[in-house]
Amino acid sequence: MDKLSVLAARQPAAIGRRATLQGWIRTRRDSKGGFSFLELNDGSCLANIQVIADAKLANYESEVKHLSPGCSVTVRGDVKPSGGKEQATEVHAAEILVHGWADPESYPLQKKRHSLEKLREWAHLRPRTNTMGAVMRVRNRICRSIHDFFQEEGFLYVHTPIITASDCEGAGAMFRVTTLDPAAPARTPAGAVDFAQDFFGKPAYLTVSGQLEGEIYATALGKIYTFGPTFRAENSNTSRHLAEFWMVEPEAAFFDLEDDMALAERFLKRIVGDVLRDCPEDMQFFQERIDDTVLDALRSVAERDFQRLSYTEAIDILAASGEKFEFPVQWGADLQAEHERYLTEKKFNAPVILYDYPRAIKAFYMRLNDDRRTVRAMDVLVPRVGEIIGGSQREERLDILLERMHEQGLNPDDYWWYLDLRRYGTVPHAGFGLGLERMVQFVTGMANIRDVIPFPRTPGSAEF
RNA sequence: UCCCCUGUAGCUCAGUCGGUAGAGCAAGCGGCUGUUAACCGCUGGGUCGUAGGUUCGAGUCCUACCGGGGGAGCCA
Repeated sequence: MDKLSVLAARQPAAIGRRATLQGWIRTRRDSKGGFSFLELNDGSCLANIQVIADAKLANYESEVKHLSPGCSVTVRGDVKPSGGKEQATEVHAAEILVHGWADPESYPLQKKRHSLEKLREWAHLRPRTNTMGAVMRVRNRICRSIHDFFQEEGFLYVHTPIITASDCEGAGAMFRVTTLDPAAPARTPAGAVDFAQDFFGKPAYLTVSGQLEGEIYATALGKIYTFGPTFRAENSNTSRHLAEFWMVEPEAAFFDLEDDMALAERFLKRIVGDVLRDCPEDMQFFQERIDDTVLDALRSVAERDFQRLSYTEAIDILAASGEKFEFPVQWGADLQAEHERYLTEKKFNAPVILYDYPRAIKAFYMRLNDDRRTVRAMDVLVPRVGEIIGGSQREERLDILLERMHEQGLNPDDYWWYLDLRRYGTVPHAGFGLGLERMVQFVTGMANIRDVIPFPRTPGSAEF
């Protein structure tokens, strides 16, 4: 007998088939006529399949009547047209095998809405909810689009290291990786911790970005992308930050900033288009239950050109806006969240790409413009989430790169291999980083980043 | 890390001026000719986050700590 997913069994084409379905009970309703309706879910789609469990089943009184949310079952039966309005098909069970019970007195997920905050405390059970199921299916679709997009664009998937021995990536606080005994680490004669005796013979950390290593491969193989876990030890407590998250970082030789911005726009449009086409049921759920603006926001991303503005133009618009901002609008200062929000949510109500930022507020590797005041950086900002992509054209000129490193107090010796890329066959190149979870947030409308990753890691929280 | 809010039944919450704990949902039992957040009735369910303090008396007031949330900064 064929195994059918709930997704397949719900299609009218499945009518007439005798099949096996396996999954978890969501609810049981007992009918007046002496039989029961079971809602079975197996994660293949948001919806459940309705199972008709007749009283004639051998275990009807002993087991079926006691099924409750969370119980796992195998159902063998016939797919038939449903008499009810809510679904096209239903399964008339010939046999129901109970694999595991879920004591309703103690099982937390009863047939009732739970807050997302409470569900975080049950991260081992929350994938069984409609919301987390939908989030994970959309997250999966996004990940697939990421690979599809870059592969079709001719980018090579490169695995940059998770452990890095250079503390010079410059993108924020890092988690140390060590095998030294924290209670009694090896010491130098002077009393300092002796990392020469540590596993790697020097201090090591979890990566905060694969960019610098990505540049190594881009300047040999042309177009590459990385996609993997990334770690930031910042004490950030917001709905948009995680200590462990997934980042996509394309890097392309012979790309300038224009190419980079165009790539970012095509990339986001592709993801959004794929989700709208392939996840209509889940997206309808988000629209109805999570955020009733999310479908409009996605369609506008898919259909409309992104607004491109230089940093200087953005400052002018903000200064002329008449808005009362908590932080002053001033050329040379970084834009505050409230400024970005004004641009994306009020002024344009669409994604905005800002570029050519002041050199003093951006990283050393971003290419200096001829005005010598700005660098070829770009951020893609979207409504509600804010910065979703940060990127730049990289500085390929050795002398200027050295100048920028000195200006920011960095020791060129620590970057000898990065500088070699400019010493030997240097090329213009550019790239960006996309935070996967922020993209999932934007696409689903979920307000908190902790609800779009299976097991969120945040300061003080690494349960599960 | 800073500011603000919050912690009462399995879940969501109410609890007045400080006076001895309440509802809805869920659960258990019973009823109901195909139900769809099923419906109706009954029943059980509490160390009020933790530790101190004020008071004759604290869920309620004060202090500290812990957890959760929102905002800010950092960034993806």
